[in-house]
Amino acid sequence: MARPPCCDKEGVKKGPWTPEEDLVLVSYIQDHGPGNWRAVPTRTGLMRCSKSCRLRWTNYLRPGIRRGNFTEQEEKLIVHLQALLGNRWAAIASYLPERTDNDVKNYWNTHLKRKLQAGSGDGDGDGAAKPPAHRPPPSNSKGQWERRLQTDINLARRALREALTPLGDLKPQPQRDGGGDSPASTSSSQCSPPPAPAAAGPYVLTADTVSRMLDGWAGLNGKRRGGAPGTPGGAETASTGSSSEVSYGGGTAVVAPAAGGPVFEYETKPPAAPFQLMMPLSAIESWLFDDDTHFHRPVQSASLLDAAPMDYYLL
DNA sequence: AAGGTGTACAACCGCCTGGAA
DNA sequence: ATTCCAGGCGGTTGTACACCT
Repeated sequence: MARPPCCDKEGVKKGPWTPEEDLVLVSYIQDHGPGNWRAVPTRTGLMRCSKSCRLRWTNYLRPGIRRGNFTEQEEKLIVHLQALLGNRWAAIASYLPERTDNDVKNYWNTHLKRKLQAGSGDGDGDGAAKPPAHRPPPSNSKGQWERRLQTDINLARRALREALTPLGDLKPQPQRDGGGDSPASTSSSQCSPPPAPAAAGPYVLTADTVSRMLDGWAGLNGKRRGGAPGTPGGAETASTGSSSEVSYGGGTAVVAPAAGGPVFEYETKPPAAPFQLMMPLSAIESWLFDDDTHFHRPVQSASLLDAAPMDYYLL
């Protein structure tokens, strides 16, 4: 049967969100937490589709999102993960918790694809390393698919490690994969999802970021501090830790840091550490380095960063 | 200076999936 | 076992801004 639209087409507002709408949404989520999106429009009075609310939150308002330029490391990571996983933007973005899948996707489409095209002379208009073997054919058995997924995971780990290692001296690279990766695996990791990287929860929630956002918007009682949003702001990004930006139709409101404690009431545990490449990356590290014995098909010695995308298709 | 073109990114659309009833 | 629903995902579009001629 035809699925009914997620919300009434009549009376549903579309297009760019206004600061007021954002404020209402953030305020609601502060009180109730994200989720139950269907109820959000009715409870908040927003004339928006529930999906639109969720998207606005996850792609833009959610705390912990870093906006602005991608770093070289992030870029490399995206390129390699795309080569490994295909256009599974959500999966790729999970390795970049400060980035949304939409951001990653957009960045790929606008920057990286073109870049790779230019680099490879690929004229197929796609430029993306196609992941021919990474989509499970419909006929694939579950076991096959799981094995493939596990291989994806292992390769992604390696790509991530390669991409991150130059950034900081993480750990001496264990020589576990010196061509001799035994498929021997611990029972816990075989065919199981990878441990979530640091802060790879449903969303990266840091009280500080939310506080900043809300504080900058003059709080939840509808009083907006000072100027209208859209005031052109500085070039700082949230990653500086000193301000957050929220832009509206080209304008940018610089949100001041908050004094604050936890803003979200449901935040009962310490927020996952924001994924910052300058940070120790302990969870990722442990994931990468402690469980690196499961490469069934290691990419031979060549660094993934130097390898052509096709080198990944060894499956 | 004005118009055209390209770029970046927010947002929408439709399909898919997992879980609850 | 089946149906329904909410949420998630990837593809695509719309629009504002930047750059070029």
